Amino acid sequence: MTGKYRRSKQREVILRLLQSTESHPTASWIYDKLKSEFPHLSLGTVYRNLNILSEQGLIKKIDCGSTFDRFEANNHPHYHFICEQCNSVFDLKTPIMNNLEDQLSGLHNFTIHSHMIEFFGVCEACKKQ
Amino acid sequence: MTGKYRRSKQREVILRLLQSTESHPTASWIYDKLKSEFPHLSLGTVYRNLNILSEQGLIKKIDCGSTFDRFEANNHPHYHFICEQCNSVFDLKTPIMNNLEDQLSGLHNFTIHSHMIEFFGVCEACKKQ
DNA sequence: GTTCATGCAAATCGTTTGCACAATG
DNA sequence: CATTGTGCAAACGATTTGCATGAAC
Repeated sequence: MTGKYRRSKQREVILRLLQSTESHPTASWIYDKLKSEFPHLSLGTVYRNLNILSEQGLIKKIDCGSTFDRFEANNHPHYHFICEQCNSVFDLKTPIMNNLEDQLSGLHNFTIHSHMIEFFGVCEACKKQ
Repeated sequence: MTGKYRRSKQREVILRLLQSTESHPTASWIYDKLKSEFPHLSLGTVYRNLNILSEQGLIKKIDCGSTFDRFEANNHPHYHFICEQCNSVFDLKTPIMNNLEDQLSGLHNFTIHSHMIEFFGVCEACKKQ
């Protein structure tokens, strides 16, 4: 695909799975989902491929305060909302605020490459309980 | 201090150490720093106390994309800048934007409690190399 | 004197890695 | 056929935990 790597059935399926979901899966969720299709799949392979896909820029690792990583294939820049009760992660539609970075550049002597915003609270489903 | 917990020399010293630094220490950095004063200190004790202090709201656990947690005793709400080269964490002076949360409430059906912003780039010291 | 905190070591959990074999180009 | 990806199991690093002893109240 991007050269350097050979194609592998497993990597393709992992990517397709990530592209087909709005949830922000963990490695072991992916592993469980693919167990039926690849009975001999190993978690190591899932992690290896998630890292390769990340490196290729096809997916992103999102680090949401938990002990484990989550992954997404949504390439549009966006912010996240994390439900404090069910720990679900949602993509937000709020526009990206690039002006934040310019604003900061004036205040400090940093070179800023990117920024990340995460909102925390209770999601709609959890509120209804 | 807040009741429920007894006072312990170790916990007090860990808190004072965190309050006296602008760096955002890891558990093992704290452990190393206190080794001379408490030759028998154990990492388990450091972790236990960091969790208690966190629960008491005296310090905050900050999860900066690394594999390990960092801690800070800075109680003023603030955002972070993380240097991609040396991994240092800096507290920012930019004002907190509470309007972001109101703005979002209009767009989604979430109840928002808080938000976090992290900026990534290169710090002043690393630029000079 | 009862209860909580400590030190120590073992356990846990998510992730990575070494190796022999299978799949890719 | 040369090389990369796989499955498996062992290794890893950060954090947590069980237990017997020591400190706090």
